[in-house]
Amino acid sequence: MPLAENRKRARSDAEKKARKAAILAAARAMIGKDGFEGVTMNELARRADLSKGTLYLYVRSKEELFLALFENALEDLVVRIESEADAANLLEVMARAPQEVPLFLPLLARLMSVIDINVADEPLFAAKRRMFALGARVGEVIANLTGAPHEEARDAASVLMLAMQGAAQSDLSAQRDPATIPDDLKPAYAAHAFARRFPAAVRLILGPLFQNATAA
Amino acid sequence: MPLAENRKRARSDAEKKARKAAILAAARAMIGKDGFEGVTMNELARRADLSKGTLYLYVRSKEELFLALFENALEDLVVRIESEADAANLLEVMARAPQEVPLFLPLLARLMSVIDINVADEPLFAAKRRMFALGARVGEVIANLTGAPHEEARDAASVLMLAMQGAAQSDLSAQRDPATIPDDLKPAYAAHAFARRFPAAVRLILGPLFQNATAA
DNA sequence: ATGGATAAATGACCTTGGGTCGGATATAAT
DNA sequence: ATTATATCCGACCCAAGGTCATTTATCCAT
Repeated sequence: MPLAENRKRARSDAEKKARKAAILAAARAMIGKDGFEGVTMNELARRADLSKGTLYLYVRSKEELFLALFENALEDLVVRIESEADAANLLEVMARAPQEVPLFLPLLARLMSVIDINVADEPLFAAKRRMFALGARVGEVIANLTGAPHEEARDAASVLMLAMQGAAQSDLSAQRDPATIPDDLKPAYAAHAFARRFPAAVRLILGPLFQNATAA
Repeated sequence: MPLAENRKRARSDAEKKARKAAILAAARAMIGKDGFEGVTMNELARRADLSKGTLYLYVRSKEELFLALFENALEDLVVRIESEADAANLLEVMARAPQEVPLFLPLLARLMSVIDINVADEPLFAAKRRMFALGARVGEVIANLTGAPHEEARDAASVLMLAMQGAAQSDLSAQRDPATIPDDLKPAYAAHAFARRFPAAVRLILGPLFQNATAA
């Protein structure tokens, strides 16, 4: 429901924002229903009730669309971590939250290898600035809750991000329909799931920060 | 130089293997010259001196081609680690070797999100088996050189692989021409280089294994 | 040497899908 | 009402991955 009853065009900024939001919502719905590979700009325009030409008035490219979805998801994740984590449950929250924000992991896994080449410079740089800021906020949380020195906490946060990116990619293959996997590979595929691999990374990377805090 | 002087067709298995090797070599050359995005199957056929139809007799899809390149690179990496690493330089070798095997990092960064959807089942499963085996060999090296308990070493190796995948992705954006990066983002881009991020991960993840070995 | 039989090689062709553009028209301004 | 503006539309363009009927190099039996 992007526009009011009798209106056929978005002229005010508010209406335009609503259109863009409707497009993002339609994209999310398509991804949920047909998976990422099922998302085409033709079909997305149809689902969002606009023509392809109009779609491209609101989104400069397919990757820019996905980037917008990812930014939203990342923001959700950071807010969630900030609000849920405390000194007692930090490891558990860090391991769980990424899976619980819809689309965060599949977007993280797919996006980084394409945005730099398919997104125009200015929107890309703007997005990077926002994303770096969000990353820094996670670093803050880790530093505050572990009590570790800031530099050490920042290093650990950086390494944790690497592991998260890797785990997100790893998770992609684990999503395959088990019925199509040969028996001997089933355990290996299952072991690639984010939920199976990432918690160990969190423990290994963040665990030592707690001890070092008391030592220092 | 895939075939002998007066021969125009590959009939023996040896000749076919030579053709395939020539195709892979041409692909590597193209990647080196024009980057990954510059590789098209049309151009690759031209460079390898065959028609497109013939190219597809030797390679089932573009992704299968890249997968073959990646397997070669991964094998190189593992052999390199096995032969160079000792108890004294393990961390340094693990941090350095991935960058020194040509194409390993950019392939690792790009491949995982597409092979599961664009490679036929049988070649994919065969490749996964070989890749899992190679991964296990790295785990062995880590276990042997650190003296850590096997389970602990395997967990650490697994987490290190995640970080490596993440760092490979991270490195992609760092490859951007610095001249096109706004000043305020230059430090952030530079900090995403593999060489800047991965060594810390190696230290954090593998370092503790040495201490635990004496403790246990 | 000769004549099929086999299968490697070819390139025109197909399909898909991201992205564009000039004309049509809803909305706002006067 | 008239005009100006900018949204909207969808037919169109093009790149690129992948296919297939046909051609022909090579092999082998005679």
